[in-house]
Amino acid sequence: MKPLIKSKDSKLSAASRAAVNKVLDRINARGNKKGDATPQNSDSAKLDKGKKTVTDNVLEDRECVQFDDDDEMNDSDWEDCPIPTLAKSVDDTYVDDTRELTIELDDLPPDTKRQKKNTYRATAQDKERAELVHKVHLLCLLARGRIVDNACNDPLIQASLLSLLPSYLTKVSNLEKVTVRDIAPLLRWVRGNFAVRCTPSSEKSFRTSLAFALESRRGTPEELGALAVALLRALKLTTRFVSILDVASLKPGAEKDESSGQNRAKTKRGVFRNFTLMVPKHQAISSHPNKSSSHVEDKSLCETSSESQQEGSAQLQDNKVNSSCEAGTSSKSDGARRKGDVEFEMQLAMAMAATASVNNQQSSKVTEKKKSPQTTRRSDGLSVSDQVMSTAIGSKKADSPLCWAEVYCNGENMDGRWVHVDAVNGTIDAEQNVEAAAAACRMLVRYVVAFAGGGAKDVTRRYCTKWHTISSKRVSSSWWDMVLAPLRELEAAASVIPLANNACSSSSSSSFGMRSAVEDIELATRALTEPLPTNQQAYKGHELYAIEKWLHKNQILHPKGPVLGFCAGHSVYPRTCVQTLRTKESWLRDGLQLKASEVPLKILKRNAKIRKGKDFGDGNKDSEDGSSRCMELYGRWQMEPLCLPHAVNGIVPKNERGQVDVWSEKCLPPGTVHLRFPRIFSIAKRFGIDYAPAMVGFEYKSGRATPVFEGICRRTRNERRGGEKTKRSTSSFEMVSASFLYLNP
DNA sequence: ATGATATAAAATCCTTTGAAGCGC
DNA sequence: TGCGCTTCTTTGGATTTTATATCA
Repeated sequence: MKPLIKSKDSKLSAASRAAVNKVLDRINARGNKKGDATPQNSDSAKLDKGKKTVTDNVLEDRECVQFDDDDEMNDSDWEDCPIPTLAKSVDDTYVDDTRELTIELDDLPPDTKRQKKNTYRATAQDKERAELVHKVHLLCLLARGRIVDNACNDPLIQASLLSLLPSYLTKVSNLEKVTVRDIAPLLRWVRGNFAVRCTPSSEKSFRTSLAFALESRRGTPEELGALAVALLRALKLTTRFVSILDVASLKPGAEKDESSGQNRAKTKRGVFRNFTLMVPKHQAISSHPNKSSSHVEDKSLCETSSESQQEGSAQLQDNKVNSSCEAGTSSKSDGARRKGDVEFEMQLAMAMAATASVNNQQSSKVTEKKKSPQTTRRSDGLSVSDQVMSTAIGSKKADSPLCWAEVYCNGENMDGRWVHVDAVNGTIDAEQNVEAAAAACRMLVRYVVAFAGGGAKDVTRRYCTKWHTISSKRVSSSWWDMVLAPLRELEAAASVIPLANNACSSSSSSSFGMRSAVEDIELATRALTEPLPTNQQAYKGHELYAIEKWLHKNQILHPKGPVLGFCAGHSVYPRTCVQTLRTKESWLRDGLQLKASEVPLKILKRNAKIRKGKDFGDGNKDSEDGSSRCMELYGRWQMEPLCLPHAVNGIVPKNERGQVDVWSEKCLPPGTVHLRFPRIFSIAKRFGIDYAPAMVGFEYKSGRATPVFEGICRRTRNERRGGEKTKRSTSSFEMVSASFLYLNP
């Protein structure tokens, strides 16, 4: 933004006057700074000082002024030019004189595009705030998950569920080997006896609302998920409550889209709020309470939920949805239509079309989806794809947490595995569909957490097929691991208890101890077997794969192979082949030195930094500097442990500056020690002991690097002097220095 | 709709060892 | 005269990251 100064008579607002004052301040400051030898100089400087306060007062309301970064404003925005009239105007009537001026802020500077776009870039502060919100939200959702998990363990609820369960379904608790096939009838029973109602009950605690849901046979998706978990646990199946933690974005600005979506949702609150994830059952249940899930497929097309958070709109919505099923979009009078309604209707129509097409191709698709042997085992009539697609009808962002159960089926695979059991959507062992279901709810699968025994475990890997797309949207793994560490222990311990009464309890202690580890391996394996991305940019920060195109300047492929595949003509290498090169000096800080006869792998031209006043006289010096200032980069494998000269006869080996660079303890010459006492220089000198100042780094002050010294390096007490240890002298030295410091703080 | 590319802004990295004046 | 202390100085360019626009 470049201010234009015009001597035009006009009315000035307080803000623009303040701006003018600032400008004049600046101009005058610069005029004085330039050192013009006019006799006014000193006077104007004085006046400047006085005026400054006036200006600052005027500027108190900074938000009105465009120069709020004035002090840091880059001088390069200004051209040096003599402004005699302004210089003369610097006197006591200064403020009045500014009336002669007007500041016109250029509306359309050269980069008009960006101005028009009104783009906003997040600052570091925004990012920090977003990260904090993200973390806090994560913690809250973790706590929520633990509450739900705890309620699932409630003996009363479990007992009630068992009492409702037909006796032929209870035999699963006596099975030695539990398989997916054994779980399916239970799931059918839950779906046949409980309906989704998305109005949260007015109960305060989750446990009481869960009991209420059990009593009324209707509950929110979360409650139904929890009831399913409670039932499975009551049947002594090792069961976790699993939930997608749909946290606020880690990145600032990402809320922009979400919030716009939310705003949209708000504008048509009465519409969207009436849909839910679950294919509704309550009408069918009321008429066919024991309807088998095989009918679900037939019904899924036209079934929608009639939940409503706002009382009174449920009936309206039911009518609307039902008619929508028949006639697609227009069911509402145009007079009452809002933009959001139209959007919704379009979306609904699209979803219906998609659902219909899916249903047409259903049989073929389902067979295609049977990739895993586990899927083929599913013979219970529960379908996956139609259910998942049907969620698109009610796609909405808010208040529809995806949650399900994970049951440990020891009859699956060789030693058992965790099986996805979604009572709300009526799917079982369909973990590969979670991502699509979440996408239908405009939800990203960033965190999937399994809760048990008051603990929690991150099982995102099981449900996320493209880790690289979400890894940057997750909080730093160190923080997340730290948070989860204690919860993981609880979760692992909890997985043991429910099966302790099972027939295989004899081997329980060992197998349960292994279970968590086996799952870890399973999840890690998934992490390592992610398919190659198809677009180049995905390789930019991919954890597993890399292409040479996206390597940094200081990176290299070593070894250059194996080639795992190709993407748009680029060879894909394992990320483990990417090595970061560093300069000799940089390696030195890690206590490594270059092996003999190693040549630099890369030579980067470093910008020849010309220091003011140093190189002006000699043009050649610049070019010489430029050529000599190259960064020679080496790989880790070209390095060996640092081998410094040993301290001999009490003499500390020093560098050419007579000091020791102590980047880390590894950089200390053997036989020396780093003493960090203050003022130890003079003490050592007084004792006549050989030492070297220890430089621990650089400090950047006034654009110059100045070495930072901290204490000294001197020989260790065990350093040999002519074959004799010098313990006595050293210890006495340390003692005396300590007492010296004590007496002279 | 998707991906490649260009562009721009903000953040981050890299830099890596005074000089002059004054008093004692 | 030499030493020790204080004061003054107050970068900046390259690269990376990230978001957005545009085009194919």
